[in-house]
Amino acid sequence: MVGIRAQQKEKTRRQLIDAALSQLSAQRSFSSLSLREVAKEAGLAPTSFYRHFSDMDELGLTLVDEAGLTLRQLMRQARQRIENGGSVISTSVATFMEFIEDNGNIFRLLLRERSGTSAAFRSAVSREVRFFTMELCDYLQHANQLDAEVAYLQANAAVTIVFSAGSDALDVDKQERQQLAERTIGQLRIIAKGAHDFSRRKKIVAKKNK
Amino acid sequence: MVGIRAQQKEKTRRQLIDAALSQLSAQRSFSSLSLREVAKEAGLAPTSFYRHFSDMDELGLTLVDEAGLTLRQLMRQARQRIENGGSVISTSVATFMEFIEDNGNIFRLLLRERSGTSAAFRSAVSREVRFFTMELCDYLQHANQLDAEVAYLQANAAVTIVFSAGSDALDVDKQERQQLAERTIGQLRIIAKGAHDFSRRKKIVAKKNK
DNA sequence: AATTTCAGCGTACAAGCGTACACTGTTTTT
DNA sequence: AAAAACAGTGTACGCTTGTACGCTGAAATT
Repeated sequence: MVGIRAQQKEKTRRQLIDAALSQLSAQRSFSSLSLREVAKEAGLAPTSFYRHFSDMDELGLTLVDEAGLTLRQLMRQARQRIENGGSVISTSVATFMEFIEDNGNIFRLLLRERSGTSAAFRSAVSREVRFFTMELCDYLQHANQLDAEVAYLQANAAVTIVFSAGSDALDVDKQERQQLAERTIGQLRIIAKGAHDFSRRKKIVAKKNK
Repeated sequence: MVGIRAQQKEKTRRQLIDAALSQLSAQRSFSSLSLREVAKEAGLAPTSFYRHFSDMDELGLTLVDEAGLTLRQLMRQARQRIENGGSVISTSVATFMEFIEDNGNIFRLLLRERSGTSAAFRSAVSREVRFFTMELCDYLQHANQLDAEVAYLQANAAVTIVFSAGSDALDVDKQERQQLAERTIGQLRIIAKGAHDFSRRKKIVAKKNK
């Protein structure tokens, strides 16, 4: 049984989260949002904010979690599309670009807080990115039978490249975004090629020393 | 002849710039600085700020320019060290890591404003990064005789990787920074290897079609 | 049915903000 | 020598900010 009261509280909390998200934009960062603005947008008195979060920081961390969740959904979606055929690299990039288009403000939040002033935010974001990287690393190691260390280098580099392309994509129109996607695909292929070679060479050396 | 007045004014302007820079830290972003704080740190009355900048934004753009300058000096320094012998990749990474250590706050400024809320800031930063990339691109194309397009892909990827490593390095102690540097070197080697292969293959295809 | 809990409200306050305005004293121009 | 320019000051203003405090009415507990 979920009391009618707890239910209403949850709903209001959601309103606060959505209010904050809806105020984010290219021109407005989370850190520039005031408690009062968010409360107002949610249709609440400023002081009611405290019934749900002790702080704007606490709300912010919730948003980062939410963003991480969205990111993980994205990965699942990409994997799905890959299973249904199509190049791993171009499918992943296309999926990511769609994510940027649909969730620009959430992605902005991650980008900004990654280098923001709050250590808690920074580590929350980097945790999410680490998740992302590790899943890719496992995939690469398994699917391409790469050396573990090389697989990690590749995964980390790939995620960095893709995130950076995503960041560039935020400021750009649809056509340029297409070019950006192609550039990114080219870079990921270069990295894949290089990683493959390095991994092979490493294995040969390891065999010799047996 | 530079009047004693203009001279004094320049000095005060410098004080404002330095005051702003000195207040930047891991915990403090430029956008969270107030005009009054900066003026106070510079030993000025708040309203005197306007004699030098119309806006905090104008001061901020000046800081970004300054940071770009420092970055370009860095490149020159790296080239110098490479000419005096040593691997291009590891020397560049070492130089960059030293830059991070000595100019953490300037680098933070670039990172933050790159995804910040001001379009002017964003484009100023991306201009500096583009410079950086183009110089590297020319170098790669010339030194390794790469295909122009591949050279650009490599240069862009390398800069992205190095900046991202720099960003990670900000939050980390000396020992971890060393590991980070090694990881980055490994990634740059992978990229160089892949780019070399792609470039060769492209040239062969081009020859066939003659 | 009586009592307790608690989400949300309204008022109030001190602090910090950007900046308008009138001023001063020195340097520069005339 | 007189006049103008101007870097820097101090005061004052209207706003926005976070949050302390006491209240209210409905839901939950007893």
